[in-house]
Amino acid sequence: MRADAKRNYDLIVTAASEAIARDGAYASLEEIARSAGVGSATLHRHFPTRWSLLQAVFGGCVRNLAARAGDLLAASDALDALTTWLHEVTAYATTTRGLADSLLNEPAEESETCGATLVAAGEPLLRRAVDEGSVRPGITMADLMILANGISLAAQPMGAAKAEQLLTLALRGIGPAVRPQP
Amino acid sequence: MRADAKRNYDLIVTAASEAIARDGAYASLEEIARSAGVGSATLHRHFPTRWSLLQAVFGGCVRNLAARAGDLLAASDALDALTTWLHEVTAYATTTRGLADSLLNEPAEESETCGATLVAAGEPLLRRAVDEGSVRPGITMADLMILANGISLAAQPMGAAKAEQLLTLALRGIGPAVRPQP
DNA sequence: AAACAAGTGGGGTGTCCCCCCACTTTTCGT
DNA sequence: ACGAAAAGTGGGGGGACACCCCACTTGTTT
Repeated sequence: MRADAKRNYDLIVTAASEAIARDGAYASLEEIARSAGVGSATLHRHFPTRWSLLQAVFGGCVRNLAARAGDLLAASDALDALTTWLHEVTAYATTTRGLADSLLNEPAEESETCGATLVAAGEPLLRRAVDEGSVRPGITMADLMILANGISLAAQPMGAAKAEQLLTLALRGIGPAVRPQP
Repeated sequence: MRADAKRNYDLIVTAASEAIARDGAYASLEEIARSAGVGSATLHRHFPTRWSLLQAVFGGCVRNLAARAGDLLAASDALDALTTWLHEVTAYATTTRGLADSLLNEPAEESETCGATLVAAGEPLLRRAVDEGSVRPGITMADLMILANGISLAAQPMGAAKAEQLLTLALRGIGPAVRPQP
């Protein structure tokens, strides 16, 4: 890639980060180009679709979360590691404007999407918890991601605290407290 | 209201129902006006915001669901009645294009919103299940609605079956099957 | 039947996404 | 070091949209 192309690429991603943090995933692409100091055609050449731009903006966050999943594999309690990670994902998706929309609406056909990365990163955590017997088998990480995502999206207006509470609720179920078994 | 005003109002709602069923909650307002045979200004005068139109379109469905909640109050098993109703709401919101978006994005400040109607309708079902002891106290119907809504929204691309499965998961929790207690 | 209020739609403005095309900048072989 | 090919750029136009103003039409009322 040519030097100036990379320079513009970075300028666009930086400007997009700010605009999306302010206006959400549907921030105006023209305004992003304007504040990056490039023509709208340039933005459109680097990022043919809105989601390719969102992917570039959120790629870093997603990689961080994936790495965090790797770290948590070393924790002693598998169930706790899984729920901790899901809470972190939910908190991030709720707090970071546009992330939840981005994860939900990205075209499902492509591989290398943010959602697929997160699912792949969380899979070992889930498998470990299932092996341990603390999570019922038959549950897939894709299911849990959709759940966490949906909660993030629906609870976004209420703030991260509500999202976390709802995630806790969904992971526990609505039934009465179960007495710890011998 | 004048006779022709009501006539146009109905024409617009009918056209909007079709357009939204086809294109989702963000269907073009101009095209709705065009296919209703009225000017865009007329549409905009009857429905100042997109959500006021969505409310008119989905008001019937919402009232049906609310009535269904009333019927289920007569069921013998309170927990079953609650979960059945939540499943019906989820199925409806997942199947009917635009409903989930509409419920989620409607301005929270107004009363008489579709979401508020559903919450109010479900409240007795929840209270009965809590009194019965089959649902842990501290859970509000608003929480459950957000949950059901989020699931509908996030699972929409995968279809109603996936949404129902995820709702079951969320109501049960992820833990291993609990042996029926004496 | 006539006057008044309520309702209507065409057209204008500003914004947005997307694309084409003439021009500029970087890179690389000599 | 230099000039040509290749890669990149941005201005501007087309099409669609939401929203609003205003002269005109239509229904209602006494």
